[in-house]
Amino acid sequence: MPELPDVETFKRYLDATSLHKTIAEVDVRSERLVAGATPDELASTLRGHAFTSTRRHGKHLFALLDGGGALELHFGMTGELEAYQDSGREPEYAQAVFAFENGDHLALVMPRKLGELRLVDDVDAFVEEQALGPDALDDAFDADAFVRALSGRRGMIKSALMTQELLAGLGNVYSDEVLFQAGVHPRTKVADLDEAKLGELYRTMRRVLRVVVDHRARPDELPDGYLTGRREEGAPCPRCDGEIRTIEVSGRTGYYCPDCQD
DNA sequence: CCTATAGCCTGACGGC
DNA sequence: TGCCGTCAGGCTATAG
Repeated sequence: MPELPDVETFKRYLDATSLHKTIAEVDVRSERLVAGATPDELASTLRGHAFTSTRRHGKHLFALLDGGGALELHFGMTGELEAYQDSGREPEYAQAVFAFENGDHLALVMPRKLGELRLVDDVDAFVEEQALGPDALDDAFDADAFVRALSGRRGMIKSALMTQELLAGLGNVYSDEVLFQAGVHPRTKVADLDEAKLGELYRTMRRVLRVVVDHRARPDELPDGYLTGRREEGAPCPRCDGEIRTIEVSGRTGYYCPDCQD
């Protein structure tokens, strides 16, 4: 789930539920979730402080702290946020719980422990260290920058779109959606797409990401004609009479319509 | 430079 | 019902 539109939704959720509340305690249930520190160190650093604002870069969310620095959250394949008040209402699979002094809680819910929490001094430095490409929805990431990011690539377009070092934010699901909306086959070689086609792909990508964010990344609520809610072998194509098929690309199972995408 | 593979971790689902 | 294999929306390391 957690690709750019999902993480953007989490960001807005955190903004709406958990800013400017003093952190009383942080309970991390899995040591492996915390990068670069122990759960105790994480807790003692956060205790007594508050999240003041958030940033997002690709699939990474940053909760900025009063006094500087930030908590980086990465959601792996299954992570999400859930706020609640009564501690008896803690959701199942909560791997980290932030308890605020006012009695509110924010849980990082993650059935599979493939995410990450990390204290960072500086968000921009983190993005650089991780060698993340520009955020796919960043204002400064224009069509020229998109073409530049993909130029020289010898592999398949779906692989390139999912490579976070080139551009940050797309994963398996939304790379499929973008390619479906653009009518481009997932295994198309990047080198076979001319600049005009790449420009078209860029505009499609931006539109898809904005639309999905506007719908809070809920597959069932996306407009007619979207593939994301129909990720099932043999499902009817939302745009033609054909059927959705799966295809293996870079070790991931992609969904596409053989009739609409070539 | 790029792809394939395995591994991390654990729940859901289908088949027998 | 129970057991087992397979798969799952991320990412990394390794080998070719």
